[in-house]
Amino acid sequence: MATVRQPRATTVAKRERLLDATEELMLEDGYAAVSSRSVAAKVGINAPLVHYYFPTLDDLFVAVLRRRAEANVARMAAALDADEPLRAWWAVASDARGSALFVELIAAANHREALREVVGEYAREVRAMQMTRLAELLPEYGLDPGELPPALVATGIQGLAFALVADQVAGHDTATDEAADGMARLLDRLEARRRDRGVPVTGRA
Amino acid sequence: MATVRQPRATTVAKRERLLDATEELMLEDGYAAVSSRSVAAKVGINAPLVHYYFPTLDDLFVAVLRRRAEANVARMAAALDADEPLRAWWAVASDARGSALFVELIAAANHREALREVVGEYAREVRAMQMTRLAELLPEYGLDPGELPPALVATGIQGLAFALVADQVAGHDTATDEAADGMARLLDRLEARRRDRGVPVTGRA
DNA sequence: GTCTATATTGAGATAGAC
DNA sequence: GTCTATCTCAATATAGAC
Repeated sequence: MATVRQPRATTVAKRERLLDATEELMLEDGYAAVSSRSVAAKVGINAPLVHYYFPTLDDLFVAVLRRRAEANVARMAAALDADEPLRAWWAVASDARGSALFVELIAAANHREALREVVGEYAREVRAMQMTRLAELLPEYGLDPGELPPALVATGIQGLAFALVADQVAGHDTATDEAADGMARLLDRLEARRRDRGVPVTGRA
Repeated sequence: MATVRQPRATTVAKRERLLDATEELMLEDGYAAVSSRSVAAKVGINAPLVHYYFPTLDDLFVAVLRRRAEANVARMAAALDADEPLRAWWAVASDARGSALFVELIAAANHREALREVVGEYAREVRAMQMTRLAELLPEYGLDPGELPPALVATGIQGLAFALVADQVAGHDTATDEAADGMARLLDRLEARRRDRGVPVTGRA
């Protein structure tokens, strides 16, 4: 009887489209370019409707962050359990779109308190996960945790990926190819060393 | 005769004060918090007067960037020529105030073309300087440039410093002490190794 | 759910008096 | 050089019709 609409499904889909549009705006023009108007224009609706889905801009930013961060936590967990953990970790960390977006979110968090708390929350979660696993992994790679503490390695990988991606997307032409190639070959050597040391290829030690 | 004012001196001093205020605003609340009004309020003048010194906000941001970047180029050049080049480089790179400011400027450059060009200009200059010197330095530290290309090392140091400082200033509590201590000890070992290999302490090889 | 209309606030920038 | 006054524009957010 009568045409029964399914508002729930529509709503969820539109929320996702709004989050997609927000991400694109942040990547193209920076977080400051995100406004109810600009987001609305990108998905073809009116500005006030954005406030129906996300009452305040903070809510919108937090939703973008949570969606990205949760996907990232899952990808990082999988990477740390992969056959070649360091190479997999690097692939996750050096994802251009993800890194660029986190840079924007971190910058945005500078003056949006709601965002800052959530960023810190996820930063701690990911870092703890990485450090726990690194404590096991470093000896497998023939590295001494006394010389290269897990926190240093974890921060270094993250930072290197950020710096590399930032230069790449900005087109700064600061020998990013040489750096990227160098990292790829370094990972080749490390993963080979781990294999040679007898770590089973199909699972964790 | 009569009271001859020295407008030039006053002007220069006020320009500096405006740049100082802009930096503080960027560090406290992010680059988006910079407006002619907010800057004016911080130095105790009226908003339109800011436009007298810097016709557009782009001019103001570019001036902030140039002042910082030029100081940074000079500091980096001195560090690369210091007795312990890597340690000195790390000190420059991990300067909290400078790094946090560059993060903001890079984010701001995302949607201010004038800024983006100048950022790229300085990024290339600093990176070229670092890589030239690193090609000489790596062997002195007992590192193989074939295994660790200069571009990778340079990007790594920069990125590590950024990630560390970003977490520190945001208070994310991601084991930053462990990472910082680890880096300090790593530098101890590297500088000791370079000394042991007979590199004169009071000058370059 | 989606719209129009609008209240409110603050931005960048300029004109022109002093 | 520094101010007041103001133009113009766009932002967040809400009210309320449909």
